[in-house]
Amino acid sequence: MDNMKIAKNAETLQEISQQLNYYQQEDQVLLAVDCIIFGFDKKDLKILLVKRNFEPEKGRWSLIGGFLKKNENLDEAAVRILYALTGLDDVYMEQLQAYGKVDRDPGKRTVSVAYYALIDVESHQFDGIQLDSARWFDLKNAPDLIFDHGDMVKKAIARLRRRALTKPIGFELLPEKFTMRQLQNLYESILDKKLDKRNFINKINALDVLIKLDEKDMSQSRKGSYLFIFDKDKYLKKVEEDGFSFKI
Amino acid sequence: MDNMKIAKNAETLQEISQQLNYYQQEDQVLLAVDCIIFGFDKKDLKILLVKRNFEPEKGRWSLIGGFLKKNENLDEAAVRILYALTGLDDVYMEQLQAYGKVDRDPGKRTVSVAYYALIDVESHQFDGIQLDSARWFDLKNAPDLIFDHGDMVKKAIARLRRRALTKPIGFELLPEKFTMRQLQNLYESILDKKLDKRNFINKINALDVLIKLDEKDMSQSRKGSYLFIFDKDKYLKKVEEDGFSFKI
DNA sequence: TTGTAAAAGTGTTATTTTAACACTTTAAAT
DNA sequence: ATTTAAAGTGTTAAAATAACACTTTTACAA
Repeated sequence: MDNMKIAKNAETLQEISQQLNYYQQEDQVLLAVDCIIFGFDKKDLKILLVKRNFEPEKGRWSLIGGFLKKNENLDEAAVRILYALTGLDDVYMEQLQAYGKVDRDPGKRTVSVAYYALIDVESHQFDGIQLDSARWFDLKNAPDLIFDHGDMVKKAIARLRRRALTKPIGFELLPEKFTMRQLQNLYESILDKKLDKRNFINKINALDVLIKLDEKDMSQSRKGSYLFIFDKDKYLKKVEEDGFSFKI
Repeated sequence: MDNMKIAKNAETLQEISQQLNYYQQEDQVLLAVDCIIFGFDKKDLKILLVKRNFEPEKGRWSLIGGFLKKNENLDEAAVRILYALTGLDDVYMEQLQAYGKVDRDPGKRTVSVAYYALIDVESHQFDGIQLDSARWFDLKNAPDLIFDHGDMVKKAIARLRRRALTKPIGFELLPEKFTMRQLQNLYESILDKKLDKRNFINKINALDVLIKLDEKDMSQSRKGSYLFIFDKDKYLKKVEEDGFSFKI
């Protein structure tokens, strides 16, 4: 199969041999994909980890991971790995970067590409996590992780922080309907700082991409608080037409 | 060698076999490293490209690339590849991300990790580029590139833009001694927009990380313009002590 | 020697953005 | 009817950013 492709493009025997040489002398490596899965649960930003059940580092906590298959795109591998654990597809995922220290995995030379995913813990209530060794941890007191997974998480948090300030990805972590307070809690968790309620609401309203429902959430107060939904179509139209940009 | 590592960590035969299975069933891939090399030459931001001399896509322009070796770190591979072409080490490099579409390289399944590098074209005046098929192009009218290299360049520009606004990496593209005008030209090239001279200088001066020399550059005007150098030590001290951050 | 040309150098003001701040409303529960 | 606890709501001060124009210098030409 590979040979056929080569033959089709190469024009002389010399070229064929040159091309074969060019690629075939090279080392191959295992390519892993590791996922930082963020979830939000009312108040706190959480991360989904698994307890490793094989050596090396058996018994320690790690990110969810897997290996790239020959015939799948890198992004597809990330989706597959996330799906295998959570049963969820259609999840926001974004690549962070590759990690390629020689000895990062003492088992075998492995380069890993890290992705992060954003999940609404509540509303997806995935029928239990597929792996019984998996657990949500508060970001604040997650355990030490194997290999360079700790670095990956740190990087993922930084990226999430930046993205959430400039793109409407926060909504991926919330139920479809949410209150302003929930949205603010989310941003406070992501940014790890308190925000001023009035300033926050003014900013959000100025963006003009939420729809206020008549419905209220009565769970947090007697008065109840209005529910909103993110108007994705409106957002996309604004971006296209006005060169509008989402900034918190 | 790999087997020895396994045996040392695994405690039972079952574990050994589990671990062998775990890693060995997996596909391996070629791992390429491609470098977006930015240079700055008085007025214009440039990019270093090579004409490919083997199939597939022989004769078309591409980024400088190479393959990861089994016993080197990913970052080391990037440095090696840059050095092989330019003879330069000690160059600012930063990883962008991995590119892993199945068919991105029709020759063989290859995942590529893109890095960008910043070079002062003038002062390093590398004794001719090592590969005679290499050439600097104005960023504005660079040719179409093979595979997904165009995407990589686009991403690199975006990253450079963001970094240059928040970290003192612009100086990597300038000679050690530079004029305010050169610095402004650089930022105008990176950001692709005109800046106000007075506002720019005020901002830079407010950062207070440049040393003004007595020396003048007489090449651009009769009056001459003062040369500056970036005071890296002062910058680092400020970051550490004041939590100062570089913002243009 | 005088005038000219072309870039270098230099602060102030208006505008916009961001941050600080406190009281009223609502409705369930007692 | 009263209490309680969260929801809801605008204005002002401060800071950051953007707009703006004239003077200085010196090599070179007339």
